[in-house]
Amino acid sequence: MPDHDSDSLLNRQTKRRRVDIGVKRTVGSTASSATAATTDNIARAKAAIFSAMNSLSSHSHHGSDNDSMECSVVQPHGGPGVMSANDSESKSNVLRKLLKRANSYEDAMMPFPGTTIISQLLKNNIAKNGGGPERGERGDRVETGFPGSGLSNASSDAPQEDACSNSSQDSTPQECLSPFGRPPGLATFDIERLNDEHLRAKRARVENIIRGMSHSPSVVVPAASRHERDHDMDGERDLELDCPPPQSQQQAPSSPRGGEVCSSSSRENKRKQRLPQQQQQSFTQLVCQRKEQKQEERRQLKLQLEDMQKQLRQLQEKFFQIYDSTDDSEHTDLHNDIGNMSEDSPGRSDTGGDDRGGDDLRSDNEMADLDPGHFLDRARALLQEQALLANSEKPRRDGLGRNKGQVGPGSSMHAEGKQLAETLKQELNSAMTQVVDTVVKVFAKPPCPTPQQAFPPLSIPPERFPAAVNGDNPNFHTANQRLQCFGDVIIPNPLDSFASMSGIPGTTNDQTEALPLVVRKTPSEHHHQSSAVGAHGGNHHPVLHPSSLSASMGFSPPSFRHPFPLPLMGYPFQTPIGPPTAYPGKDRTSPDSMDLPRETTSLRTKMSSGHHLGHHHRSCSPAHPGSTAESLSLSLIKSECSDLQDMADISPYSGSNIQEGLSPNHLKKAKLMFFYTRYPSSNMLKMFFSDVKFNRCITSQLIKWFSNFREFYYIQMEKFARQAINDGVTGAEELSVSRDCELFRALNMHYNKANDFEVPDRFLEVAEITLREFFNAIVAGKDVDPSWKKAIYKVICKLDSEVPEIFKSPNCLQELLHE
DNA sequence: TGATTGCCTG
DNA sequence: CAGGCAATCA
Repeated sequence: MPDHDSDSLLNRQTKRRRVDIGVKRTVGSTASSATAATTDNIARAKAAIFSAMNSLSSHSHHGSDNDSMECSVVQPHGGPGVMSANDSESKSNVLRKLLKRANSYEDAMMPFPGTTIISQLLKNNIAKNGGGPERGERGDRVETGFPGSGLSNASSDAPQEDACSNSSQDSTPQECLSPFGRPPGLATFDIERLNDEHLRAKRARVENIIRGMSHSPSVVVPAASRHERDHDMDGERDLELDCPPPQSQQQAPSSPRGGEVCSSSSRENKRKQRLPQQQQQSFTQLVCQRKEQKQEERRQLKLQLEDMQKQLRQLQEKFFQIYDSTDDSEHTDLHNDIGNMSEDSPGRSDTGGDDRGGDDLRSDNEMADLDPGHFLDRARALLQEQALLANSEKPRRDGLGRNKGQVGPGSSMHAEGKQLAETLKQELNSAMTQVVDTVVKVFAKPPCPTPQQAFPPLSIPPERFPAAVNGDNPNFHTANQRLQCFGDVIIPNPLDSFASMSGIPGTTNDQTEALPLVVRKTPSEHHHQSSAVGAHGGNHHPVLHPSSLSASMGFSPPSFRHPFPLPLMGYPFQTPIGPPTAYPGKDRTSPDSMDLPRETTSLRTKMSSGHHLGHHHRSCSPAHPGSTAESLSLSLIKSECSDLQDMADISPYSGSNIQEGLSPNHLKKAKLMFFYTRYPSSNMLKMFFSDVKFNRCITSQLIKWFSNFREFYYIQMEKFARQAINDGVTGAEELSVSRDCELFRALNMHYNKANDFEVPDRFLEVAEITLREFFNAIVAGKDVDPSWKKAIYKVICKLDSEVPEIFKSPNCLQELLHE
């Protein structure tokens, strides 16, 4: 007979043994299932957004998405004109990708057909700027002298980047001057106009922020890759974090195209393999010297993103044009900005895009600080300008160009259908842009308590953003800082964070964007769940509850143009790197009242754990098909999304007292219930915790509680059974469980610590039976069988008794304990 | 595949 | 108590 004393030994033996007693599984929760079903769409959208956001936060550059995201902020004013034909094509492809991605947000969306538009725009731009020195091939692209390019062209940046990288992998930052950094004097034409100090300052700030963001993971791209045509696609170059390899991954662009100049194929393979480890390596990387190279790469990526962003902007503007065509007559002062750009190229009639680039840049920067209205105004101005140009010049072939003709309403518009299509496309683009901006804003706005912290000089190569010096935020946030920011700001006080994030007083496009989707979803939920609509208001945590949030924010749903779901809300959860410091949970005062945070906390914990560190994958990209990291991330994201969704769900219980989480009182109640039932079904739990808004999270938490209760219970039983055997007890009959016995005291201490509840006699009986079962099993030597407890569990699970109705009352604790 | 359960670990 | 994991079942 095995030694009875060694509980642990036995436990070990059974370790990992499946001890599922096979208790009937109650299919549970209608509520949960319902939620799950509804979630899919949203979950998908969320996942997409998450990935997009992650791309910003994480350094991994996978898909073009990242590029675009970053670009939105960084983008200097680049005009597409700088781009070469090849570039334009690649960019159009990139845009396509982006659009597809955007489509993912809305299922209905079709793949963006408008590549032609983009390409045309690009061509136009090229035509305009064609004369510019910068124009040459990638290699040539060094914008030797295009004055305007310095400020306005994102594409121009890329060349610079390349040059820099080529010159020195060390990343001699200084060598590469960012467009902004260039001496104003160089830019003869545009710069003057563009030089609006205000704008510059803002831009610098944004750039700083971005730099800081990008910096943390420290990714540098070797210049070489830059030359590839694909640079657009490459955008994503992996962040190869590993320093060791001498090659340090030239970062051949991960893009499937493999346009890399260097022998890319082998590298790509390597990269793919490495991807999973990127996060971990990222830390190591900090130590590595290669970091610099990566930074460069990153910069390059940024440039690419910028280009794409510009294009998106252009499309957006087009949309505005169409949208506002009737109002074109009115000009805005903003016109000047556009005008600057426009002058660059004579032929740019429709190219407004070029200008756009500049505007866009500003808009990006401004968007962080300014209101959307400004953007619209500019768009209008641009339209006007274009109209003027159109008059002077012959109409453009470009489909887009026609649109601009809008000056006279309907003059250029050949087909309304076309317009509609265009509009839709642009809408899509704008939506994407908005999302990007929103994300950027989130990062950009330093809600963090310690804005002062500056990045280590090393981490921040000044090269690219010399202007940053002027920036408001010379300080960058480290990843951790960002996390803290989120934790502090967003979760605890979402409203505040939002407000802080958007410097925009009146119109908060960004914020609004996020909400609509959520809002949308809620209604559907409402349908499902009878009329709980009104209920949710009171108890929901502001952060998670879209409706309340929007209401508090003062947003009007109709105003939202973009259906995208709460990027902001999701954001904090997915902050990549850090742990989780994120959620200090500081503000939680009363557990009961603030239940939701509990969920949040748990979610955060999940996020923070292990694999998450990094970036999440982007579902779109085929480039990294099966990396483990991605898989993990995906599953995690998925699960997180589900959780978020669940949280967003409206409670089926219309009661005003419904809570979003489980409180200590609920735990106490559950413990008391354990005296009656050891194996409650999920449905039972729902009935007895009707004051809780059930979702998968809550359900599993409750189940887990009971699982833990059982665990403790059985451990005690086994322990005492073995003790009895050691004490010389020979027969189970000798064993009994009374209120005075040690076993009961132990159990009571655990489940009824305050001893303010009278344990039902039935529980004593069950405990006695259980003890005897253990005793007999051990005596019989059954405990050698790893699953020997299973039989006992089966017996015990049948001994559940009915839980008194009083436990169904939310106030049962008071009622029970006061008696 | 999702739900449930138990075991292990922190 | 919660998270992770594995086993099992429907």
